[in-house]
Amino acid sequence: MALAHSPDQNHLLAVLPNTDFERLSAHLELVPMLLGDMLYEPGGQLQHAYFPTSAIVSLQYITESGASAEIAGVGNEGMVGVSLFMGGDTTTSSAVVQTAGHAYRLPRGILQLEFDRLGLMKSLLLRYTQALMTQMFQTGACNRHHSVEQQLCRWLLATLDRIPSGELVTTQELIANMLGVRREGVTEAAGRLQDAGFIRYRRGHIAVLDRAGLEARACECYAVVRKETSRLLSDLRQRRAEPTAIR
Amino acid sequence: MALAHSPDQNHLLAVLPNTDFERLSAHLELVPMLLGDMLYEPGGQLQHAYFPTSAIVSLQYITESGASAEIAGVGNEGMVGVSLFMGGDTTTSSAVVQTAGHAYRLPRGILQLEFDRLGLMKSLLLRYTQALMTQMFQTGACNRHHSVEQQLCRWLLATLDRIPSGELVTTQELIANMLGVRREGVTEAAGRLQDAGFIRYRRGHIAVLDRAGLEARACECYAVVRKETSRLLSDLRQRRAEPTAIR
DNA sequence: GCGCCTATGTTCGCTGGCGTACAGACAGGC
DNA sequence: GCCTGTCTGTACGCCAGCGAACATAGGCGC
Repeated sequence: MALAHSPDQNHLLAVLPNTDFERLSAHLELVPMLLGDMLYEPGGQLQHAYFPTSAIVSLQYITESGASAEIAGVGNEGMVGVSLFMGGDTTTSSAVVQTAGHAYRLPRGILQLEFDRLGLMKSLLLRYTQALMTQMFQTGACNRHHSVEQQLCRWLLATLDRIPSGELVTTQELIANMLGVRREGVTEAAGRLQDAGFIRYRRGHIAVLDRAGLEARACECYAVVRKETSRLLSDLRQRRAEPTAIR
Repeated sequence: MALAHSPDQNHLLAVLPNTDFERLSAHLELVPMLLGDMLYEPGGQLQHAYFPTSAIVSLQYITESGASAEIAGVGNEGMVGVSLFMGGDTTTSSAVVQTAGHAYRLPRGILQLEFDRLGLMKSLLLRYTQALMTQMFQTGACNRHHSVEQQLCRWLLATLDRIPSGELVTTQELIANMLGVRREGVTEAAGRLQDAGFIRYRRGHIAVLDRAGLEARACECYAVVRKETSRLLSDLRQRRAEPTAIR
């Protein structure tokens, strides 16, 4: 990608007022995120908060028997490491890079100072946390009631929202890990979606051809999370990025 | 129950320093919570935060097709209405009284003022919120991977932790709604647990005879949530209740 | 250009939980 | 003390998803 990196590529950082942003910017460090990188594991002390720009991070739980399940994802709309300001410092979950890319990271102490400052950053982070809770809530219900195909559609759409192109780079095996289902189940569901003309895939690449088609087959969960996230964060959005917005 | 009601019966209220507590106490109102009462529904504006003493509230999601699933529960260890201070004001979920009892409620504005005061209340509420997130996270994974019987054990244990006696008053039908499974599935699992001598039940009453037995059959999820909740809140616990603690 | 590794396709039997249906049995109200 | 409504027990067929096993094929490294 020829585009220059910028913290503005992360929605949370993009809406900070200039004064707040300038205070932070010296501490922001651009880091590459490789597929499979583990940002933290259960009980581990987080040292940084991560604000993804092009990377996507999966918050997942691994059961004692080794089965995994993604309960929430974080892309350029959010941040990884809410427990740093919630007071717990660690969590029982893991954070794994699901789509390679970049993120800006901020040392733990700086984030905590900024949170206690009571500026926009605090309300922004709290609202984002509520959006994250909505996502977790919805995933829980989705895991109980919806089919693999519905969940695959939900997952594809959510991932698509976090990347610039219409093509995701991932294998069916990895998707199966995220959803916590068998790889074969993903193969079958993906095959049906391809037959329907909604997606096209080849070894590790999935191109979305018909977004509306996927939305029609997805369960409500995708729309609920998207709508709620937008409600929680939209009135804060674009303050800095579009200072002269007309409407 | 002959015991007098007291805000101290709620763990969060019990640990507030006297000065903080006294400021709030005039605004605390004891309210009865009847089985099935809905404290809020998706999108509705919350007017109060609820601190249960003997009641238990279920945070659940109802799918478009009408299926329900409890994603987290709130008893005397916590509060209902975190979205009031998270900034969203409402949520996409419902809160329903699962076990009748009492709670103290606090008007929305008072809670928000107190939260912004930066006292212990703020860190307490944030830590509790993280505990709630842990619960949601774990329920999501549990819904994906564990059997009805394991989940029933988890649910019984979690409920037991929130009531004084060893007997819960609920029907299998209601439990099925909480877990998001069929009533028959609960009947079968409960029958096995009774055969094993862990519980005994009759029309709407379940007595737990062997807690350790249930723990052995439950999935790890119960222990994970319990341990993490205790980690997040224990060092704050008992500040007021045991002002002269020795160690 | 060849070969190997890894991703995907397909099958088979199995089982947990679902939807439906109905029978018994307990408990509270009158 | 009876009756009725609710709660619980049981049975049936069905299907989504699981676990295991193996076949095929695409793409990268050399």
